[in-house]
Amino acid sequence: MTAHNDQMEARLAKLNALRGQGTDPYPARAVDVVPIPGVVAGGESEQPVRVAGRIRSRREHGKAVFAHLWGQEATIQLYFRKDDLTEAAWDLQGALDLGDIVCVEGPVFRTRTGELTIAVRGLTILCKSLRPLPVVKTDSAGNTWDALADMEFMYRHRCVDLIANPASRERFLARTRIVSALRRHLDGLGFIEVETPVLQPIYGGASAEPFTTMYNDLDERAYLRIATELYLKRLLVGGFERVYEIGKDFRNEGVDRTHSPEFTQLEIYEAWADYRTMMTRFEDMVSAAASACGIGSSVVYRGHEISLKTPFERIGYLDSLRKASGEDLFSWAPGDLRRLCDRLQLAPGIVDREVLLDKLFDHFVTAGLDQPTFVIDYPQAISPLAKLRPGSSDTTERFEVFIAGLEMANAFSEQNDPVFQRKVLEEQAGASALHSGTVDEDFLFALETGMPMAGGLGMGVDRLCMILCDAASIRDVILFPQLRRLDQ
RNA sequence: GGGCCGCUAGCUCAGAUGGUAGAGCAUCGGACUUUUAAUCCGAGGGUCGGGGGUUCGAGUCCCCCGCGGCCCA
Repeated sequence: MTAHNDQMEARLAKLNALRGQGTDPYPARAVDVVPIPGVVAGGESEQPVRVAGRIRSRREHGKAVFAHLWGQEATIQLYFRKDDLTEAAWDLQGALDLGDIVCVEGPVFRTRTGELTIAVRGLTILCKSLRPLPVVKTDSAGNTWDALADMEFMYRHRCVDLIANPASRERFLARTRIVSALRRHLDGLGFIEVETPVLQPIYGGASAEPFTTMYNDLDERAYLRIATELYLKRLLVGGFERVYEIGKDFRNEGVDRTHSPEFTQLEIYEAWADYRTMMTRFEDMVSAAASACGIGSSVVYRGHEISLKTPFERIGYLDSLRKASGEDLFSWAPGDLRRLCDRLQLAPGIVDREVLLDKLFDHFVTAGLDQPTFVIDYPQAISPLAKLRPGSSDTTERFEVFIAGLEMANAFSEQNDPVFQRKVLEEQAGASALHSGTVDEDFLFALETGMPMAGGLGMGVDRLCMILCDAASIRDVILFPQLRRLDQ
């Protein structure tokens, strides 16, 4: 390989020198090491310990050298003393670069300044690092210097971000805790976790533009799923009464602070339940996820304190729209709605009354929903898979829940009337480019077989992580966010 | 899609009014056997995001493009 700069050149030269001396810079055999946190907890020890990790700092003092070794989520200081090492080990030590991965062995003592330190007697290189790492320095008062600040670099080289930014590392560990907590919570309620197809011949379960791909062997077009809904409901028919799936959905739409084309959604379906059950499920899942992050009854998100005390507030879709807009928009003619949207520069090109109303709803109501709020009873026209409210012909048992202005979840009492569902899906297939234009006959087959009454809920896992981790952008809670490629 | 901001050494950043690039850390060489933002002496390192233009001369001014951020849609 070719060096891109003087630092890589120096490292390559050291790598070649190691090989020249017969030292393998990338050995294969496992090393028998103990975790660094245990060493730190164990204190001073005459008995030598053996640990492995990455060299993060180095201070040369002539015939003594100090370094910090980072591994297993902890750091310990190393002390290399010429008199304590073989000539070969001392030379190897001298050729170490920041970022190299090594195994060291020696007794544990405290330095004059009280820092627990391994007095290195044996040293093995486990992996030579060829790229210079950002060198972040921190003093005893906690001030840091030269912290990696280039967002693009962090997104494109997450491995370096995770090494250099403890905050980033913490955020992703928190995400893992959140997802685990959601699983644990649902498992505890007797839900079973399942997996449904990512590649689908007909996409459905939401209104969104899909990614399209090709199944070569079948010579058929395929779509990446936009939701798991229609498959999970088949499982309700099949007799699994509490099911959930955590997985990636794909929507071929705009990318912004709160939208990623590839995002993680949790969907749960529960027989014998309805949308009110789902409100409780949602509240409890948020509480479980929060407490897994050490968060109690409130969290600060972007400077706003958000109360997580349950029950969350509930407001009616139509009422809140009326209140926020000061108009009874629901009685307006489509043309008037279109003109209002023009004035507000909203939803260009759209003429469909219900979609316009929904855009106006986003504009007038959603943005203001700072505290967790269930918006309930959505119009049937924008809720094709939800059940009508008893006694209503045009509103459904559906809610969306918002926190800090972000849509966090969408849920309903699931439509299980196969005749009604067929009618709605057929109308929709004919009317909108956002739907596949094909009715999912196998889904209707399932409904015709008979699906128990059920509540269902879809939750944006990335967004929940944003709130609980105080992340400004969805990219900050996705390890490898989608970015434009740089070459070509 | 629109507006604003950013892109200079491996990292973090300076570079008024145009005069062929600087600092700290990192790197390389030297000194130093309990340091910790180690210290001290010395050195190297840049297609200033890319391409055009204006100019005797462009990191700097103008235009186009790329990538990213923030805000709006």
